[in-house]
Amino acid sequence: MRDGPATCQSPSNMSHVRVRFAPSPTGFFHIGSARTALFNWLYARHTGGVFILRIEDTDKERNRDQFLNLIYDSLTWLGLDWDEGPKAGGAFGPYRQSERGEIYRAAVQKLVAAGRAYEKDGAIWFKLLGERHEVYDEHRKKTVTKVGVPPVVIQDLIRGRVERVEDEDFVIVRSDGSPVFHFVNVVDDIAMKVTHIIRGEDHLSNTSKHVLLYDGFGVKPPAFAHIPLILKSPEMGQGKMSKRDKGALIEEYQQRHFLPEALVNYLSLLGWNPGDNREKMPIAEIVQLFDLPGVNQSNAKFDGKKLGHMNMLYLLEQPADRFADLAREYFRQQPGGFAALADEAYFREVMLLAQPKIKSIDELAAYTVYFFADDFPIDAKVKEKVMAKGDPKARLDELLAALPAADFSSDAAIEEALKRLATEKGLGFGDYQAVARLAVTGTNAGPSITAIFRVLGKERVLRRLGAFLAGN
RNA sequence: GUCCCCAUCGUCUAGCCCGGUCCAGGACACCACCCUUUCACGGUGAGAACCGGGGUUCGAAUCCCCGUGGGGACGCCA
Repeated sequence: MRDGPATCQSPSNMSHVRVRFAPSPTGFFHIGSARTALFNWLYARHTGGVFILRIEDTDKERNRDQFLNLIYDSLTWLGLDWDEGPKAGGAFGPYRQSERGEIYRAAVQKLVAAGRAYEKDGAIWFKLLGERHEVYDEHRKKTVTKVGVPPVVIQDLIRGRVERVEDEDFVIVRSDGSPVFHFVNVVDDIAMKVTHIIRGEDHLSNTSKHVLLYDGFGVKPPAFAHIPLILKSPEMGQGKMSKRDKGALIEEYQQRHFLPEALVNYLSLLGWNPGDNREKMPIAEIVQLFDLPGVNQSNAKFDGKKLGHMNMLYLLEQPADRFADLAREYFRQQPGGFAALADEAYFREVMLLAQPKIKSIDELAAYTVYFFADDFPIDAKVKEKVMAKGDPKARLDELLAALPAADFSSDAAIEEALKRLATEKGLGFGDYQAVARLAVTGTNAGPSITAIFRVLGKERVLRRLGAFLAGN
């Protein structure tokens, strides 16, 4: 205490963890990429380290600006802010590999000078050290040169010790002069002082090449943490989830107006858990508890239903103002959605009724049609069922006779009026509720009938009851 | 085909490292009931798993081996 606040943040306390997320803009941004980005971000935030975004755009053929923007948009939407990278700057830039040509050329020269790289067929190859012999590869249907080398040992933070034999020279610069992934990846991780490489398990087999390259540069490799993959759900089929699978794209959830915090929470639980039974957790708490040794080793299947449930949990607890904001944005993009937004006060009333009932924002239009249009659809099945029970037309008549004198100023007043009517006729509330709901909303699902009456207003309710009776 | 990783309810997982407290806990989904003015929410309950075989041990979901299954990698893609 007597040291004062100035010494609280001593340099020895400061983390020097540097992690990076290194996507390539060659396709849509999907769940798997998002989860890898998330785990890197979580680790950076947990340790007080630095989260770097690096764009691996060395594949000129397949790069698209559209995909690049999608990376920025998706990360931003998810709340995964990067400390260094495009748009953020940093001391180790540029952060797009397409702009780092000089750095790679120098790195190649270094390896060539050290006798660890050579040219063949116009490409530059990384040279393994050891005895060479030719062998025919059945799988690849060609003769390859094997090098007698000891296995590469990888110390993985999640998987422990992994051994793998890497026994062939491999290309680091293509014959067109462009450097390949393995090479630029390692060069950049060295240049950007990356301390922990957190990536999908599909890269585990590549890691032996990477370790060899670090060795070639005379640099000690960083810590590796290969996280489990996200597989297709049983309905989607077999194998790891790909961008082509339904529900695999971050963009989809953004368009469906899912809450990003719900998606992030769900994703954090794929391969990690807080150690107790909690699932819905604020991001700050996840940051606090997340650590690499806590990550699972086995792949997880994506479950859209559970994501939906998480989304509902978050939706339920949103303040009315934020819910209205989200809903407004949604209706603006909805065909004909302007009708819902015509009267702000009325819109807010309807949203108050809808919020506790829906599971996701994109159900809103269908759930609230009858509040905003008189030509709402009538559910044929529900109609058949309701009209077959008791004497619904008589109930409608009675409603039409009793309601004009009723007080519509509050749910309680409407409830009282309806109950009085029911008692008078020796019937139950339910005898009126079902048919009234059908006539006024066209369905059997929704908020309480009293709330619907109140928000719709007496005039509109009477008009719909009358019209329904006349038409049936 | 070769190499690497993995293996608890249909799914996500706790437990496994440091064997007994586990006839295996939670969540999603499913079913039943309750709440109720419909539909949701919520509540209660049911069904549902230690992949198989060997070992080690007094004792194994937990440790070891083999098999099987799942996943991944074997590109001048990333």
